[in-house]
Amino acid sequence: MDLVTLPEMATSAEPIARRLVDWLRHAIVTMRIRPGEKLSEQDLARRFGVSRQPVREAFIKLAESGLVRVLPQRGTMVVKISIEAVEDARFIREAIECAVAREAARRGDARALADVRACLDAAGEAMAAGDAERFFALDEEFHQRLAAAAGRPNSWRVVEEQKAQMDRVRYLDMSDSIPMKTVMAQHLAILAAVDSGDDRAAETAMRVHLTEILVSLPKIAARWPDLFEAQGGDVGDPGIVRRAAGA
Amino acid sequence: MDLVTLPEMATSAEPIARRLVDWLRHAIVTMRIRPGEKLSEQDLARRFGVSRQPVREAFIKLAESGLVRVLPQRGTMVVKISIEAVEDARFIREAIECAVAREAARRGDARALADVRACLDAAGEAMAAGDAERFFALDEEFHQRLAAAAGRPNSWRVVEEQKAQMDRVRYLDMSDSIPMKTVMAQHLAILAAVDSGDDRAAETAMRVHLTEILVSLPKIAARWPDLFEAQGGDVGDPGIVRRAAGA
DNA sequence: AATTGAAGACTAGTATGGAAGTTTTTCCTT
DNA sequence: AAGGAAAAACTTCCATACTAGTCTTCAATT
Repeated sequence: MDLVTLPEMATSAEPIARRLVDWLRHAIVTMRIRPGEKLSEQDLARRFGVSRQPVREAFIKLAESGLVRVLPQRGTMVVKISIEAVEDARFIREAIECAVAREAARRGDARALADVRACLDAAGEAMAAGDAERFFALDEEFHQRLAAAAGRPNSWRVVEEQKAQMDRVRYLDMSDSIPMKTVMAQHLAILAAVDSGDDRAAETAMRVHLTEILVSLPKIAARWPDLFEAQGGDVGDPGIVRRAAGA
Repeated sequence: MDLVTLPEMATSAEPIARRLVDWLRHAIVTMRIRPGEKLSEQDLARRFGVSRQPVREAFIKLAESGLVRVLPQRGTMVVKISIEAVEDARFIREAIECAVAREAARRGDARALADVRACLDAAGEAMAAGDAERFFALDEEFHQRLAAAAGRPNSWRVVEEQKAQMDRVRYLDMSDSIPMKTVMAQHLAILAAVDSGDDRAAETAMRVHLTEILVSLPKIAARWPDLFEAQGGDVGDPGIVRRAAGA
């Protein structure tokens, strides 16, 4: 983090800790705070003009999501992107969302599917306007609404958490090429299969869509090596090496 | 909670908050603290001889897991068992674990599968000895080791969290009938399919296993209605009804 | 008797101070 | 100049005090 940054939390009645979580999560996912960067309760508390306690609680929540790592008495840092973690998140997401696609094809009612379609229409406009940020937000909404159409709105909460790991990679990819057209086509294919009630086709279309990241992941990791966890020698927790001294 | 209860946290070097989470989670899942019961930061802090802060942080983590609900300025309570929440958790768990079973069948190496089998052997002994608690612990370990054999050890973390919702139901079921034999047979079927490398059969066996709870769920909900969330009229958050007063 | 309202007892949220521990720096010794 | 020990500057963790909001209770009023 560079300068004094104040989030747009003016008249909100939400607890401070909650707002901090939202702000920090967004900053991390959009790479405004870089992977590996060190955070500090005191520092952030000063920055936002609050006490250390809400900042601490925000750290705890972000640690649960796997976005930061809190090392007692040592410090808190944004975890670097881990290829293994991204692949694991992708695996979990694929498992859940393929099941969602199946369910949506089986019992998605017309009303809910209309919501999904409306989402894709808006995404098409965003793509035409070149508004990548809005397109990405609508991408997320597409998946969320599809889960709702499948009668499993809560499953999105789990997917969302896994998605955070993948989003940073995606954000790096965005600056490189612009695969909006590809994403759009895949979304349309998923919806078409769901609309026709073909559950197997819907699952397959979703699987194809969620496999996409695997082709770009190694390229991106090679391009920004300092943002990624060192591969191969996964030393585990590099800070829990206890010294022999003590007794 | 009834009396003054001190957990077995004597010489541990773990942070207090973490130990509190483990103790509270176990107490909730085993129904020692009943669904709907009210918790209090101050009360628990006094009980354990610690300050409110670690208790508060434990509440935050449990709220993330969906085991308690924190209502600002109103209180914290153990969430009642929700049929919908259990079904959602089951859906997510099925999606992930079926994918795990497939992967395990495809690329599970002999070493990892031997671990799984050893787990089932131990479970067989526990069943013969009538040690239900140990059997349940080994049940959990079976699934965990299968995830490891599939090369997706981290996916177990997600399943574990969903499982918490289901475990309370299972705990009620245990006191009723003893379905250990059924569980054992299903576990053996899963392992057999995985061992033979038949990914589709492994997935199917896992799906059957994880569908089991659906037959007992309505019966259990009817038997202990006060432990379950009121069905049908899901009033949303019964405590966020804002009064009109204010301006 | 029923209703209303104010006071008191709760609740969680936040701020602040200090304790335990780690890492870095600095200065002394060799 | 190089190595090592002490000290200073961090870090998160925990305890305590206080604030703000909610709920209950009980008394006064209608």
